[in-house]
Formats: sequence, C-alpha cells, structure tokens
Amino acid sequence: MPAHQELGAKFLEWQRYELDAERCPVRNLLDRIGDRWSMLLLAALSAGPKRFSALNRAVPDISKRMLTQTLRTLETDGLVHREVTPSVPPSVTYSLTPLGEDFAGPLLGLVRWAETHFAEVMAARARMDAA
Amino acid sequence: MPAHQELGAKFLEWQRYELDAERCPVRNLLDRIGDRWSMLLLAALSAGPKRFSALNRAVPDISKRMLTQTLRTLETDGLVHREVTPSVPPSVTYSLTPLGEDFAGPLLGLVRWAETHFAEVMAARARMDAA
DNA sequence: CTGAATCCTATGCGATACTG
DNA sequence: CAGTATCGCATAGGATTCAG
Repeated sequence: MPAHQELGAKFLEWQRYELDAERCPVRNLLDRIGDRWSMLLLAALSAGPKRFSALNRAVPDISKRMLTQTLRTLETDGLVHREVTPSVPPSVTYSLTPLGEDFAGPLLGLVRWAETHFAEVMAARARMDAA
Repeated sequence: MPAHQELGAKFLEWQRYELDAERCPVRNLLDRIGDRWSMLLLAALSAGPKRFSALNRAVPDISKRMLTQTLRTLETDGLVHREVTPSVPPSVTYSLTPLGEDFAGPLLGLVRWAETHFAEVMAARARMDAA
C-alpha cells in the first residue's frame, strides 16, 4: 500500500473527531514542533549534548530568547533533557532523551526527502515564476 | 548507525554554510511547509483529489484565505496540482502531484511517530506541570 | 463556486538591557 | 554563563466583503 494512500486513510479517521487539536496527535505535535526552531535544535542536539551557549553558536541566527523558549517546550514534551551543574559560573547542558532520539528517525526521513528533492522543488518554483 | 547519529552528522555539514536558509534544503522546506496547514492539507489530499470547498469542509477550521494561500505555495513548490474546469459556476480540483505523493512517505513517518508516542508526550507534560 | 481585497488582531520573534 | 524582562516590529492569519 503506497504511503500516500495510508496517509489518506489516516486523515479520514482524523476527520471523525473533526481534527480537534487537543485530541489529534498530529496537530498537537505540529503545533509544538512545527515552528521555526524546534526541529533544527533537535538536529543540533543529535550531534551530541551541548551547553546553552554552544547551542547558540551552533544555530547562529536564533536569539537567546527563542533558544530558551524552544528548549523549554522540548523539555516539557520530554524530547530534551536539561542538566544543571551548579557552579560559578553555572553550566547547563542539553541533550536528547531516548524519546528525542527516537523522534530523530522520522525527522531524518523528512531531512532526506528535503535533500533529495530540493532541486525538483526549486525547478517547480522557477516554472511558476516564469508563468 | 542510529538515526539520531546520522541526523547529527548532517547537522554538522549544514553548519559549514552556517545554515543559510536559501541553501539549506531543510530550512528551506521547513520555512514553506512547517506551518500550521500545509502538512494537514497534504494529508487531506492524500485521501484523493478534492475541490476547493470540499477541502474547506475537510479541514473545518481553516479560513478561505489561508486555504487559498497555502494551496498556492504547495502548487508553487510542485507538491499539488490545480485543475480548473471552466464552467458556471467554476470548479477547481486539487490533487497531489507525483512529488506530493512521494512526500507523503516521510510525512507518514512523522504521523506514525506522533500517534505512537502521543501518550508519552502527554505524560511528560503532566510531569512538568506537576513540578 | 472560487477566489481576491481589505481590515484588524494576535503573536512570533528579535534586540536590548538587566540579574544571580 | 545562562538566563529573565521589557519593548517593538513584522508577520500570520481570521473575519468580512466584493467579484467573475
């Protein structure tokens, strides 16, 4: 059974509860990590645990504000672990939880698709721009 | 090689061009379809071609404005095909392109993960709320 | 029926300054 | 070092109205 057919079948199920965001796992997930930074930070942490400032350097154009906020959400959802070493100055290390590592699987699928079909998407855009 | 390690390795490569959104396929893709509606509409269309108003009913809480706009982006990127039947009143049918059907694969991976681990995520949130 | 146009509000997010 | 607090802008996106 092709993936898009199975996906379609799932959609039909979601419709039964009117895609209520509280109960629909997919909408629920997308509302949390379908933002600008979450997936990128998960990818960054996949390369290994990192301290706050190291993460900030790894993703140059994120602000401290959004870095803090996004990490908090990921921690709340159990994808990221936050470890505080009480020292002076303080040190905080972030890492993937087992759940976070598991999520890296589907995320990697998305990443691979993006890399494989990037040229096709760019070509499609160019065609539309021409018209 | 575990998925999260491979993902981490890819992240290290992206860093070399400083994750420039124009050249990084992943950021490029996420900027377009990492919004509130794109993936949901792709799932809806996976169940088969649909007319504008049918899509609007299938996803009850999307506004016509965002429906139009999101479909345009998906069409521009080559994921969705727009077919106009010139009649009175006019009829417009949207469907997945082969590229769109292909994208359903990784998207399905994400969906499955969300369904499988929804309970764990909710449990993690409950723990954080308690603390 | 399928949009386009306009208006308005909410909020995502960066910049900056401050704290333990 | 690792944040928090406050501000302000830009954008997302809903509601409504108009048009072909």
